[in-house]
Amino acid sequence: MIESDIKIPTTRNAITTFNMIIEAALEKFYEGGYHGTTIQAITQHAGVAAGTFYLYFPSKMSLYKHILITLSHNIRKEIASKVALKETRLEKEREGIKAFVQYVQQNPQMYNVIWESLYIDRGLFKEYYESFARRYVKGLSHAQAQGEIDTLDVEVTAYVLMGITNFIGLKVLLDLGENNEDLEHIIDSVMMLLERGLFTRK
Amino acid sequence: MIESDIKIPTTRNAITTFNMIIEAALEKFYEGGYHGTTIQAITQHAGVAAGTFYLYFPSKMSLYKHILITLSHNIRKEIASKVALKETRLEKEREGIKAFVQYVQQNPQMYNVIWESLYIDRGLFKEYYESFARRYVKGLSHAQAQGEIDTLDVEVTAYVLMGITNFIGLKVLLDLGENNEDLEHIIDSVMMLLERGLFTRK
DNA sequence: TCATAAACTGAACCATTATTCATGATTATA
DNA sequence: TATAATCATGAATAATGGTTCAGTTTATGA
Repeated sequence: MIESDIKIPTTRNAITTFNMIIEAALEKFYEGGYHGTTIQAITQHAGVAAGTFYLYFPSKMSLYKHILITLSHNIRKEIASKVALKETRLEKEREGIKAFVQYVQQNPQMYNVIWESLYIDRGLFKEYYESFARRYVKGLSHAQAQGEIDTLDVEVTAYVLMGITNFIGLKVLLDLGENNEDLEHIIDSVMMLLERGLFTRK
Repeated sequence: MIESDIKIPTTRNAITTFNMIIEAALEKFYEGGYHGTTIQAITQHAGVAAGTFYLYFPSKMSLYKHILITLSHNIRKEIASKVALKETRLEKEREGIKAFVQYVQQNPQMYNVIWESLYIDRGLFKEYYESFARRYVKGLSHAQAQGEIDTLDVEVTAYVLMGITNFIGLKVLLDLGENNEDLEHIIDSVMMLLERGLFTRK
Protein backbone atom coordinates (compact mmCIF):
# COMPACT_ATOMS: atom_id res chain seq x y z
CA MET A 1 0.00 0.00 0.00
CA ILE A 2 1.31 3.41 -0.93
CA GLU A 3 0.37 5.15 2.27
CA SER A 4 1.84 2.57 4.59
CA ASP A 5 4.53 5.07 5.51
CA ILE A 6 1.97 7.45 6.98
CA LYS A 7 1.66 7.25 10.74
CA ILE A 8 -2.05 7.33 11.31
CA PRO A 9 -2.45 8.34 14.96
CA THR A 10 -4.65 6.62 17.48
CA THR A 11 -5.15 9.05 20.34
CA ARG A 12 -7.89 11.63 20.28
CA ASN A 13 -5.77 14.77 20.08
CA ALA A 14 -3.38 13.39 17.55
CA ILE A 15 -6.24 12.37 15.29
CA THR A 16 -7.53 15.90 15.42
CA THR A 17 -4.13 17.27 14.45
CA PHE A 18 -3.79 14.74 11.67
CA ASN A 19 -7.18 15.67 10.25
CA MET A 20 -6.56 19.38 10.60
CA ILE A 21 -3.44 19.05 8.52
CA ILE A 22 -5.35 17.21 5.80
CA GLU A 23 -8.16 19.75 5.83
CA ALA A 24 -5.71 22.61 5.59
CA ALA A 25 -3.84 20.89 2.78
CA LEU A 26 -7.04 20.37 0.81
CA GLU A 27 -7.83 24.04 1.02
CA LYS A 28 -4.32 25.14 0.13
CA PHE A 29 -3.89 22.65 -2.70
CA TYR A 30 -7.15 23.94 -4.11
CA GLU A 31 -5.98 27.52 -3.96
CA GLY A 32 -2.46 27.14 -5.21
CA GLY A 33 -1.91 23.61 -6.44
CA TYR A 34 0.64 21.16 -5.08
CA HIS A 35 3.77 23.09 -5.98
CA GLY A 36 2.23 26.41 -5.09
CA THR A 37 1.60 25.22 -1.55
CA THR A 38 4.31 25.13 1.10
CA ILE A 39 4.43 22.97 4.19
CA GLN A 40 4.63 26.20 6.13
CA ALA A 41 1.36 27.36 4.60
CA ILE A 42 -0.36 24.08 5.37
CA THR A 43 0.80 23.84 8.95
CA GLN A 44 0.17 27.50 9.62
CA HIS A 45 -3.38 27.14 8.32
CA ALA A 46 -3.81 24.03 10.45
CA GLY A 47 -2.53 25.92 13.48
CA VAL A 48 0.49 23.72 14.17
CA ALA A 49 4.23 24.05 13.75
CA ALA A 50 5.99 22.97 10.58
CA GLY A 51 7.75 20.12 12.32
CA THR A 52 4.46 18.61 13.40
CA PHE A 53 3.73 17.77 9.80
CA TYR A 54 6.55 15.25 9.78
CA LEU A 55 5.19 13.40 12.78
CA TYR A 56 2.47 12.09 10.50
CA PHE A 57 3.73 12.31 6.95
CA PRO A 58 7.21 11.38 5.79
CA SER A 59 7.00 13.89 2.95
CA LYS A 60 4.80 16.39 1.20
CA MET A 61 4.30 13.87 -1.57
CA SER A 62 2.90 11.22 0.73
CA LEU A 63 0.29 13.68 1.96
CA TYR A 64 -0.74 14.41 -1.59
CA LYS A 65 -1.09 10.74 -2.43
CA HIS A 66 -3.07 10.10 0.72
CA ILE A 67 -5.49 12.86 -0.19
CA LEU A 68 -5.82 11.66 -3.76
CA ILE A 69 -6.61 8.12 -2.68
CA THR A 70 -9.05 9.26 -0.02
CA LEU A 71 -10.91 11.53 -2.43
CA SER A 72 -11.23 8.88 -5.08
CA HIS A 73 -12.46 6.34 -2.55
CA ASN A 74 -15.04 8.76 -1.29
CA ILE A 75 -16.47 9.82 -4.60
CA ARG A 76 -16.74 6.27 -5.80
CA LYS A 77 -18.49 5.20 -2.62
CA GLU A 78 -20.82 8.18 -2.81
CA ILE A 79 -21.87 7.49 -6.38
CA ALA A 80 -22.16 3.75 -5.93
CA SER A 81 -24.45 4.09 -2.93
CA LYS A 82 -26.79 6.52 -4.69
CA VAL A 83 -26.87 4.61 -7.97
CA ALA A 84 -27.66 1.36 -6.16
CA LEU A 85 -30.98 2.81 -5.02
CA LYS A 86 -32.28 3.08 -8.57
CA GLU A 87 -33.75 0.29 -10.63
CA THR A 88 -33.39 1.05 -14.32
CA ARG A 89 -30.18 1.96 -16.10
CA LEU A 90 -31.73 5.23 -17.18
CA GLU A 91 -32.45 6.20 -13.61
CA LYS A 92 -29.02 5.02 -12.51
CA GLU A 93 -27.39 7.14 -15.16
CA ARG A 94 -29.27 10.25 -14.09
CA GLU A 95 -28.50 9.61 -10.46
CA GLY A 96 -24.85 9.03 -11.23
CA ILE A 97 -24.43 12.37 -12.96
CA LYS A 98 -26.25 14.15 -10.20
CA ALA A 99 -24.24 12.49 -7.45
CA PHE A 100 -20.99 13.32 -9.19
CA VAL A 101 -21.83 16.97 -9.73
CA GLN A 102 -23.05 17.37 -6.18
CA TYR A 103 -19.94 15.75 -4.81
CA VAL A 104 -17.83 18.10 -6.88
CA GLN A 105 -19.75 21.09 -5.59
CA GLN A 106 -19.22 20.00 -2.01
CA ASN A 107 -15.59 19.05 -2.59
CA PRO A 108 -14.37 21.62 -5.06
CA GLN A 109 -10.78 20.54 -4.52
CA MET A 110 -11.39 17.32 -6.39
CA TYR A 111 -10.44 18.38 -9.89
CA ASN A 112 -7.36 20.14 -8.70
CA VAL A 113 -6.08 17.16 -6.81
CA ILE A 114 -6.96 14.50 -9.35
CA TRP A 115 -5.89 16.33 -12.48
CA GLU A 116 -2.70 17.53 -10.92
CA SER A 117 -1.70 13.91 -10.53
CA LEU A 118 -1.03 14.01 -14.26
CA TYR A 119 2.14 15.99 -13.47
CA ILE A 120 2.94 14.41 -10.15
CA ASP A 121 2.44 10.73 -10.79
CA ARG A 122 0.95 9.79 -14.14
CA GLY A 123 0.42 6.25 -12.91
CA LEU A 124 -1.99 7.46 -10.25
CA PHE A 125 -3.91 9.50 -12.79
CA LYS A 126 -4.28 6.54 -15.14
CA GLU A 127 -5.19 4.23 -12.30
CA TYR A 128 -7.92 6.59 -11.14
CA TYR A 129 -9.68 6.81 -14.48
CA GLU A 130 -9.12 3.20 -15.47
CA SER A 131 -10.60 1.83 -12.29
CA PHE A 132 -13.47 4.28 -12.54
CA ALA A 133 -14.05 3.07 -16.09
CA ARG A 134 -13.83 -0.58 -15.09
CA ARG A 135 -16.69 -0.20 -12.67
CA TYR A 136 -18.68 1.72 -15.24
CA VAL A 137 -18.14 -0.99 -17.83
CA LYS A 138 -19.47 -3.57 -15.41
CA GLY A 139 -22.68 -1.66 -14.92
CA LEU A 140 -23.13 -1.03 -18.61
CA SER A 141 -22.48 -4.65 -19.53
CA HIS A 142 -25.07 -5.74 -17.05
CA ALA A 143 -27.60 -3.31 -18.48
CA GLN A 144 -26.75 -4.53 -21.94
CA ALA A 145 -27.36 -8.12 -20.93
CA GLN A 146 -30.75 -7.01 -19.62
CA GLY A 147 -31.49 -5.41 -22.97
CA GLU A 148 -31.68 -1.95 -21.42
CA ILE A 149 -29.02 -0.29 -23.54
CA ASP A 150 -27.98 -0.52 -27.15
CA THR A 151 -25.30 -2.78 -28.55
CA LEU A 152 -22.49 -0.28 -28.20
CA ASP A 153 -18.85 -0.70 -27.30
CA VAL A 154 -19.24 -0.50 -23.54
CA GLU A 155 -15.73 0.70 -22.88
CA VAL A 156 -15.98 3.60 -25.29
CA THR A 157 -19.41 4.33 -23.84
CA ALA A 158 -17.95 4.40 -20.34
CA TYR A 159 -15.43 7.06 -21.35
CA VAL A 160 -18.13 9.01 -23.17
CA LEU A 161 -20.27 9.06 -20.06
CA MET A 162 -17.35 9.91 -17.82
CA GLY A 163 -16.47 12.74 -20.17
CA ILE A 164 -19.98 14.10 -20.07
CA THR A 165 -20.16 13.89 -16.30
CA ASN A 166 -16.76 15.45 -15.78
CA PHE A 167 -17.39 18.39 -18.07
CA ILE A 168 -20.82 19.09 -16.67
CA GLY A 169 -19.22 19.01 -13.25
CA LEU A 170 -16.52 21.38 -14.44
CA LYS A 171 -19.06 23.75 -15.93
CA VAL A 172 -21.02 23.92 -12.73
CA LEU A 173 -18.00 24.15 -10.47
CA LEU A 174 -16.15 26.86 -12.37
CA ASP A 175 -19.36 28.50 -13.49
CA LEU A 176 -18.44 28.18 -17.15
CA GLY A 177 -21.03 29.68 -19.46
CA GLU A 178 -24.44 30.52 -18.08
CA ASN A 179 -27.36 29.09 -16.14
CA ASN A 180 -25.46 26.93 -13.74
CA GLU A 181 -27.90 27.42 -10.90
CA ASP A 182 -30.53 25.00 -12.10
CA LEU A 183 -28.86 21.64 -11.85
CA GLU A 184 -32.05 19.73 -12.61
CA HIS A 185 -32.44 21.56 -15.90
CA ILE A 186 -28.87 20.75 -16.87
CA ILE A 187 -29.31 17.09 -16.04
CA ASP A 188 -32.63 17.01 -17.92
CA SER A 189 -30.85 18.28 -21.01
CA VAL A 190 -28.12 15.68 -20.72
CA MET A 191 -30.61 12.88 -20.21
CA MET A 192 -32.68 13.96 -23.18
CA LEU A 193 -29.60 13.68 -25.32
CA LEU A 194 -28.84 10.23 -23.93
CA GLU A 195 -32.41 9.15 -24.53
CA ARG A 196 -33.06 10.56 -27.96
CA GLY A 197 -29.64 11.14 -29.43
CA LEU A 198 -28.41 14.47 -30.67
CA PHE A 199 -29.95 14.61 -34.11
CA THR A 200 -33.53 15.00 -35.26
CA ARG A 201 -35.13 11.94 -36.81
CA LYS A 202 -36.50 11.94 -40.28
CA MET B 1 -2.15 41.31 -25.00
CA ILE B 2 -0.55 39.10 -22.41
CA GLU B 3 2.50 38.18 -24.44
CA SER B 4 3.43 41.71 -25.39
CA ASP B 5 6.39 41.43 -23.05
CA ILE B 6 7.90 38.67 -25.16
CA LYS B 7 10.56 39.82 -27.58
CA ILE B 8 9.73 37.96 -30.74
CA PRO B 9 12.94 38.06 -32.79
CA THR B 10 13.16 39.05 -36.43
CA THR B 11 16.50 37.77 -37.67
CA ARG B 12 16.91 34.25 -39.01
CA ASN B 13 19.17 32.82 -36.31
CA ALA B 14 17.33 34.40 -33.46
CA ILE B 15 14.03 33.00 -34.69
CA THR B 16 15.57 29.55 -34.71
CA THR B 17 16.75 29.96 -31.14
CA PHE B 18 13.38 31.30 -30.07
CA ASN B 19 11.60 28.32 -31.61
CA MET B 20 14.07 25.83 -30.21
CA ILE B 21 13.41 27.12 -26.73
CA ILE B 22 9.68 26.70 -27.23
CA GLU B 23 10.06 23.21 -28.65
CA ALA B 24 12.27 22.17 -25.77
CA ALA B 25 9.85 23.66 -23.27
CA LEU B 26 6.93 21.77 -24.76
CA GLU B 27 8.79 18.52 -24.41
CA LYS B 28 9.93 19.24 -20.88
CA PHE B 29 6.57 20.55 -19.69
CA TYR B 30 5.04 17.37 -21.03
CA GLU B 31 7.49 15.21 -19.14
CA GLY B 32 7.54 17.01 -15.84
CA GLY B 33 4.90 19.69 -15.79
CA TYR B 34 5.51 23.40 -15.31
CA HIS B 35 6.94 23.27 -11.82
CA GLY B 36 8.87 20.10 -12.51
CA THR B 37 10.73 21.81 -15.33
CA THR B 38 13.67 24.13 -14.75
CA ILE B 39 14.94 26.85 -17.04
CA GLN B 40 18.23 25.02 -17.00
CA ALA B 41 16.54 21.88 -18.32
CA ILE B 42 14.77 23.79 -21.07
CA THR B 43 17.79 25.72 -22.29
CA GLN B 44 20.05 22.71 -22.04
CA HIS B 45 17.62 20.69 -24.15
CA ALA B 46 17.43 23.56 -26.62
CA GLY B 47 21.21 23.70 -26.75
CA VAL B 48 21.60 27.25 -25.47
CA ALA B 49 22.77 28.85 -22.25
CA ALA B 50 20.40 29.67 -19.43
CA GLY B 51 20.85 33.39 -19.94
CA THR B 52 19.67 33.14 -23.53
CA PHE B 53 16.21 32.33 -22.30
CA TYR B 54 15.85 35.82 -20.87
CA LEU B 55 16.67 37.45 -24.17
CA TYR B 56 13.25 36.36 -25.38
CA PHE B 57 11.10 35.77 -22.34
CA PRO B 58 10.94 38.00 -19.29
CA SER B 59 10.04 35.03 -17.10
CA LYS B 60 9.26 31.34 -17.06
CA MET B 61 5.60 32.22 -16.63
CA SER B 62 5.46 34.28 -19.83
CA LEU B 63 6.81 31.31 -21.78
CA TYR B 64 4.09 29.11 -20.36
CA LYS B 65 1.37 31.56 -21.27
CA HIS B 66 2.75 31.98 -24.74
CA ILE B 67 2.69 28.22 -25.28
CA LEU B 68 -0.82 27.90 -23.87
CA ILE B 69 -2.16 30.59 -26.17
CA THR B 70 -0.37 29.20 -29.20
CA LEU B 71 -1.65 25.69 -28.59
CA SER B 72 -5.22 26.80 -28.12
CA HIS B 73 -5.09 28.89 -31.28
CA ASN B 74 -3.72 25.99 -33.26
CA ILE B 75 -6.18 23.38 -32.16
CA ARG B 76 -9.12 25.64 -32.79
CA LYS B 77 -7.87 26.52 -36.24
CA GLU B 78 -7.21 22.87 -37.02
CA ILE B 79 -10.68 21.73 -36.00
CA ALA B 80 -12.45 24.67 -37.65
CA SER B 81 -10.78 24.08 -40.98
CA LYS B 82 -11.62 20.38 -41.05
CA VAL B 83 -15.19 20.81 -39.85
CA ALA B 84 -15.84 23.49 -42.48
CA LEU B 85 -15.33 20.92 -45.22
CA LYS B 86 -18.36 18.91 -44.15
CA GLU B 87 -21.96 19.66 -44.97
CA THR B 88 -24.25 18.12 -42.38
CA ARG B 89 -24.00 18.60 -38.65
CA LEU B 90 -23.60 14.87 -38.21
CA GLU B 91 -20.59 14.82 -40.48
CA LYS B 92 -19.21 17.93 -38.83
CA GLU B 93 -19.51 16.34 -35.42
CA ARG B 94 -17.68 13.21 -36.52
CA GLU B 95 -14.99 15.24 -38.18
CA GLY B 96 -14.61 17.44 -35.11
CA ILE B 97 -13.99 14.52 -32.79
CA LYS B 98 -11.56 12.98 -35.21
CA ALA B 99 -9.64 16.21 -35.73
CA PHE B 100 -9.40 16.76 -31.99
CA VAL B 101 -8.12 13.30 -31.21
CA GLN B 102 -5.61 13.41 -34.03
CA TYR B 103 -4.37 16.79 -32.91
CA VAL B 104 -3.94 15.44 -29.40
CA GLN B 105 -2.00 12.46 -30.69
CA GLN B 106 0.32 14.70 -32.64
CA ASN B 107 0.64 17.23 -29.82
CA PRO B 108 0.55 15.10 -26.71
CA GLN B 109 1.64 18.04 -24.58
CA MET B 110 -1.75 19.67 -24.96
CA TYR B 111 -3.54 18.26 -21.94
CA ASN B 112 -0.59 18.89 -19.71
CA VAL B 113 -0.32 22.49 -20.71
CA ILE B 114 -4.00 23.34 -20.76
CA TRP B 115 -5.04 21.50 -17.62
CA GLU B 116 -2.08 22.76 -15.68
CA SER B 117 -3.39 26.27 -16.23
CA LEU B 118 -5.95 25.41 -13.58
CA TYR B 119 -3.18 25.82 -11.00
CA ILE B 120 -1.21 28.50 -12.74
CA ASP B 121 -3.86 30.91 -13.89
CA ARG B 122 -7.45 29.82 -13.42
CA GLY B 123 -8.61 32.68 -15.62
CA LEU B 124 -6.75 31.27 -18.60
CA PHE B 125 -8.27 27.86 -18.02
CA LYS B 126 -11.78 29.27 -17.88
CA GLU B 127 -11.18 31.46 -20.89
CA TYR B 128 -9.97 28.49 -22.91
CA TYR B 129 -13.03 26.35 -22.32
CA GLU B 130 -15.53 29.16 -22.43
CA SER B 131 -14.35 30.42 -25.78
CA PHE B 132 -14.22 26.88 -27.09
CA ALA B 133 -17.81 26.41 -25.91
CA ARG B 134 -18.92 29.70 -27.43
CA ARG B 135 -17.86 28.62 -30.87
CA TYR B 136 -19.49 25.25 -30.37
CA VAL B 137 -22.75 26.87 -29.32
CA LYS B 138 -22.76 28.92 -32.49
CA GLY B 139 -22.46 25.84 -34.65
CA LEU B 140 -25.11 23.97 -32.73
CA SER B 141 -27.54 26.88 -32.82
CA HIS B 142 -27.14 27.09 -36.54
CA ALA B 143 -27.79 23.37 -36.93
CA GLN B 144 -30.80 23.72 -34.71
CA ALA B 145 -32.19 26.53 -36.86
CA GLN B 146 -31.75 24.22 -39.84
CA GLY B 147 -33.70 21.53 -38.05
CA GLU B 148 -30.72 19.20 -37.98
CA ILE B 149 -30.53 18.68 -34.25
CA ASP B 150 -33.04 18.31 -31.48
CA THR B 151 -34.41 21.10 -29.33
CA LEU B 152 -31.83 20.78 -26.62
CA ASP B 153 -30.11 23.34 -24.45
CA VAL B 154 -27.25 24.14 -26.81
CA GLU B 155 -24.88 25.29 -24.12
CA VAL B 156 -25.24 22.15 -22.07
CA THR B 157 -24.92 20.17 -25.29
CA ALA B 158 -21.70 21.97 -26.13
CA TYR B 159 -20.16 20.94 -22.80
CA VAL B 160 -21.45 17.40 -23.24
CA LEU B 161 -19.77 17.16 -26.64
CA MET B 162 -16.59 18.76 -25.39
CA GLY B 163 -16.55 16.30 -22.51
CA ILE B 164 -16.96 13.37 -24.85
CA THR B 165 -14.24 14.59 -27.18
CA ASN B 166 -11.82 15.35 -24.38
CA PHE B 167 -12.21 12.02 -22.67
CA ILE B 168 -11.97 10.04 -25.87
CA GLY B 169 -8.81 12.00 -26.59
CA LEU B 170 -7.52 11.24 -23.13
CA LYS B 171 -8.28 7.55 -23.49
CA VAL B 172 -6.41 7.35 -26.76
CA LEU B 173 -3.50 9.50 -25.64
CA LEU B 174 -2.85 7.78 -22.32
CA ASP B 175 -3.95 4.41 -23.66
CA LEU B 176 -6.60 4.03 -20.98
CA GLY B 177 -8.46 0.74 -21.21
CA GLU B 178 -8.13 -1.33 -24.34
CA ASN B 179 -8.43 -1.18 -28.11
CA ASN B 180 -7.08 2.28 -28.66
CA GLU B 181 -5.48 1.46 -31.98
CA ASP B 182 -8.62 1.56 -34.07
CA LEU B 183 -9.66 5.19 -33.98
CA GLU B 184 -12.39 4.72 -36.58
CA HIS B 185 -14.08 2.07 -34.47
CA ILE B 186 -14.01 4.34 -31.43
CA ILE B 187 -15.50 7.20 -33.37
CA ASP B 188 -18.13 4.92 -34.86
CA SER B 189 -19.20 3.93 -31.37
CA VAL B 190 -19.43 7.52 -30.25
CA MET B 191 -21.42 8.55 -33.31
CA MET B 192 -23.82 5.66 -32.90
CA LEU B 193 -24.55 6.89 -29.42
CA LEU B 194 -25.08 10.42 -30.65
CA GLU B 195 -27.38 9.16 -33.40
CA ARG B 196 -29.48 6.63 -31.54
CA GLY B 197 -29.11 7.58 -27.91
CA LEU B 198 -27.83 5.26 -25.24
CA PHE B 199 -30.92 3.26 -24.43
CA THR B 200 -32.82 0.68 -26.40
CA ARG B 201 -36.23 1.70 -27.70
CA LYS B 202 -39.32 -0.16 -26.76
C1' DT C 1 38.26 45.96 -43.03
C1' DC C 2 36.48 47.69 -39.08
C1' DA C 3 32.97 49.47 -35.97
C1' DT C 4 28.64 48.86 -34.05
C1' DA C 5 24.87 46.25 -32.74
C1' DA C 6 22.77 41.95 -31.83
C1' DA C 7 23.05 37.46 -29.95
C1' DC C 8 24.85 34.60 -26.61
C1' DT C 9 27.31 32.81 -22.44
C1' DG C 10 27.40 30.71 -17.74
C1' DA C 11 28.94 31.62 -13.21
C1' DA C 12 27.11 34.00 -9.33
C1' DC C 13 23.23 35.77 -6.67
C1' DC C 14 19.51 35.34 -3.79
C1' DA C 15 15.07 33.86 -2.40
C1' DT C 16 12.42 30.05 -1.46
C1' DT C 17 11.25 25.85 0.91
C1' DA C 18 11.30 20.71 2.14
C1' DT C 19 13.17 18.51 5.82
C1' DT C 20 15.74 17.77 10.30
C1' DC C 21 16.60 17.89 15.09
C1' DA C 22 17.46 19.34 19.75
C1' DT C 23 14.41 20.65 23.06
C1' DG C 24 10.15 21.22 25.61
C1' DA C 25 5.23 20.11 26.83
C1' DT C 26 1.65 16.88 27.52
C1' DT C 27 -0.42 12.53 28.35
C1' DA C 28 -0.58 7.76 29.70
C1' DT C 29 0.99 4.14 32.73
C1' DA C 30 2.67 1.74 36.80
C1' DT D 1 3.89 10.68 41.87
C1' DA D 2 7.53 9.10 38.91
C1' DT D 3 8.65 7.60 34.46
C1' DA D 4 8.22 6.60 29.99
C1' DA D 5 6.00 7.49 25.69
C1' DT D 6 3.82 10.45 22.78
C1' DC D 7 3.07 14.89 20.79
C1' DA D 8 4.59 19.39 19.50
C1' DT D 9 7.82 23.19 18.55
C1' DG D 10 10.38 26.35 15.34
C1' DA D 11 14.95 27.74 14.29
C1' DA D 12 18.64 25.84 11.49
C1' DT D 13 20.04 23.28 7.39
C1' DA D 14 20.83 22.30 2.79
C1' DA D 15 19.48 22.06 -1.75
C1' DT D 16 17.15 23.81 -5.47
C1' DG D 17 16.26 26.92 -9.18
C1' DG D 18 14.64 31.57 -11.25
C1' DT D 19 16.97 35.50 -12.57
C1' DT D 20 20.88 38.79 -13.39
C1' DC D 21 24.86 40.68 -15.52
C1' DA D 22 29.58 41.52 -16.94
C1' DG D 23 31.90 39.84 -20.44
C1' DT D 24 32.47 37.24 -25.15
C1' DT D 25 31.27 35.91 -29.73
C1' DT D 26 28.91 36.53 -34.05
C1' DA D 27 26.58 39.12 -37.63
C1' DT D 28 25.89 43.39 -40.33
C1' DG D 29 26.80 47.02 -43.44
C1' DA D 30 29.38 50.89 -44.96
